[in-house]
Amino acid sequence: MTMSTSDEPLLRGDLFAEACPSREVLRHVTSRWGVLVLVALRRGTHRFSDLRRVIGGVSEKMLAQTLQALEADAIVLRVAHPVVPPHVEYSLTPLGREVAERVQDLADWIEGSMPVIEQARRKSGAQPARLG
Amino acid sequence: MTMSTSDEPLLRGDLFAEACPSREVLRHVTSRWGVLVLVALRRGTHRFSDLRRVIGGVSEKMLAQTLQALEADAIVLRVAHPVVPPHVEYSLTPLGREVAERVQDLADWIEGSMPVIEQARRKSGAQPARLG
DNA sequence: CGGCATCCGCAATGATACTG
DNA sequence: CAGTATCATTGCGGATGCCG
Repeated sequence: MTMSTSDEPLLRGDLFAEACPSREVLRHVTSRWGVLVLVALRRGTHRFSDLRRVIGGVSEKMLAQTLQALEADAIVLRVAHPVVPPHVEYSLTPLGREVAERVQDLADWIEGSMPVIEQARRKSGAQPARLG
Repeated sequence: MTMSTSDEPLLRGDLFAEACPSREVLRHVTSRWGVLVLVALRRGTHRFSDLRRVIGGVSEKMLAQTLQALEADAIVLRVAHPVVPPHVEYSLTPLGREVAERVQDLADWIEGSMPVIEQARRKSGAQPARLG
């Protein structure tokens, strides 16, 4: 314990900076629907409606917003076929595949640790706790 | 592309389930302050006020909430010394060290990829995009 | 010092309706 | 089908004040 003895601003990178661009991207990929979109797209290309069905519970608006954010981050690739009715396909970019892997890694680890976590909760009588 | 041909509920685990407990934990560790707490605590034990100073910009309330959530998840260990004035120390549990590592891995990857991401944005003329 | 209770503004999210 | 626009609601997150 007892970290550095100076009063430096602390921590590599500037993850701690309020308006840090990487924080933005982190928020996008770990957002409520961002995680699910990434995991879903790891399985391959999906159309808009496919994603809605697969994810379940996401509103049109939020899915569109999430996809746009990830597209702007060069994580999701959007390909619109100029036909009628519209046909749009979403997939992961090479960059996207890398993040998605890490996000799923985290998600998988948590899922795998849930038994331990829930056991710890029972032992301490702790509630699932607030915080969103 | 063209994923599975059946209409299975989709995806290993049930990350996609609405009331999935692992989603809860995922939200905790990737929350605005959760990420920062984990990264900070990787450096060692901190007192409440230390964390506030190190993280910067976090309110008392949110830091307390975040710590409680992570404590309930058995990710953060809280040790209160019965002295006056109060002296409370926060650290990562073994479980916590594992998640923290993965979270930081993700954060580091994003930071490292920011040049590519920002370049992609300029090429496509995309804005940093909304979504929080 | 390390909290908890309360109040409140605003952004995020959701439901619905409409368009190309 | 794939969105956009609008409105209603929720709940995060900050500020303040009090307590052990």
